[in-house]
Formats: sequence, structure tokens, C-alpha cells
Amino acid sequence: MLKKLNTDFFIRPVVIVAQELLGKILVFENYRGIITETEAYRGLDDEACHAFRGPTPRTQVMFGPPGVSYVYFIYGMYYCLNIVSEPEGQGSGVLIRGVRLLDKPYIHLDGPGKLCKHFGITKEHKGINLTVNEKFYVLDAPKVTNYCATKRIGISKAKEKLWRFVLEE
DNA sequence: CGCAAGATTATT
DNA sequence: ATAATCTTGCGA
Repeated sequence: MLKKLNTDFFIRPVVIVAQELLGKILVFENYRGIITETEAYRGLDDEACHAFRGPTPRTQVMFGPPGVSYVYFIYGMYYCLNIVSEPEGQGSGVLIRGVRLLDKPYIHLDGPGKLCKHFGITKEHKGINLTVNEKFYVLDAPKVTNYCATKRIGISKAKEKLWRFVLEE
């Protein structure tokens, strides 16, 4: 039986966490999806990270304990889901960009906004600790190696970093 | 307090 | 390539 991912998983370097989240199962209420696409955002030295310039009311949860959800609202119409990574105080997180539904594999939610819209994830779900919550968590799964690294999408700074990871299908 | 920019998406 | 749409954070 697969176990829920715990703090030990999320406390590691954010780029590693982003890579290893591929193939894991995101569970939110009655939805389950295989994570197919992620991006790493590192607080300390990554200008594209929301937390780069220190904590603000919006980004404070990124500086909290690993394994907690960081949901933000963007472009006036979409929510995006991240999972805080690295030790507390680092301001790092992994953006979940795509999942394929477990029970409906023909539905691929390819895009962070689409994912949150389909699952019904909003700012209400920001600050939830996925390592202890009963309805919102990530299930472990065998490690995958068939993925590629590319440039991150939609950012204007630190464009060169290859911190977007996509499962090959 | 005003304002520009933004980790997107669907459409042209 | 661009509109839709509104919150956030910075500067004044």
C-alpha cells in the first residue's frame, strides 16, 4: 500500500522534490491525479520565485514548514497550487503544473490554472499541511526516471534555469 | 493611495 | 499575438 508523502520528502532541496513529485499521486477530496509536470521555485537565489524578496502577507506560508500548500491567484482568474519545500525559512516551493486523473486517464489537466479549476482548489486551500491532512495530500509511488527538464513557463526573470520537469508519456 | 505587473488560458 | 480580469506589492 502506498504511503502519504511526509515532511522528510518535502524538506529536501526543492529541485529534487520537484523531480521526484513526478509520478506521485495528488489527492484532493475525491480527486486523484498522477503528477505529470512540476516547476521548482527557490526562495534564496531565484528571482522568479514569489518569495525571492522576503516574506509578504501573500508568500508567508512559503517560509513555513515543508509540505504545506501555497495557493496564489494570478491574472485575475486562475489559482495555482504549490507545495512548500526545503527546511522552514527557505521560501521554496514546487508548482504543480499538470496531473492526469487516475480514474479518467484520458483527462490530462495540463496547466496549473486548469488543475485548480477542475479540482476546485482556491485560496481557501492555502496553508494546509499535506503531510497530516486527511483529504489533501500526496501519495507515494515508484520513482520515475522518464522525464525531461526544460525552461520554466510564463516567467520574465531567471528564464534560463531548467527547473520545469515533464513526465514523458 | 495609485498603478503596473503577474509562476495563465482560450481564442484570433 | 492578445484579451480577459483582479490581486498584490512597490513607490510616492
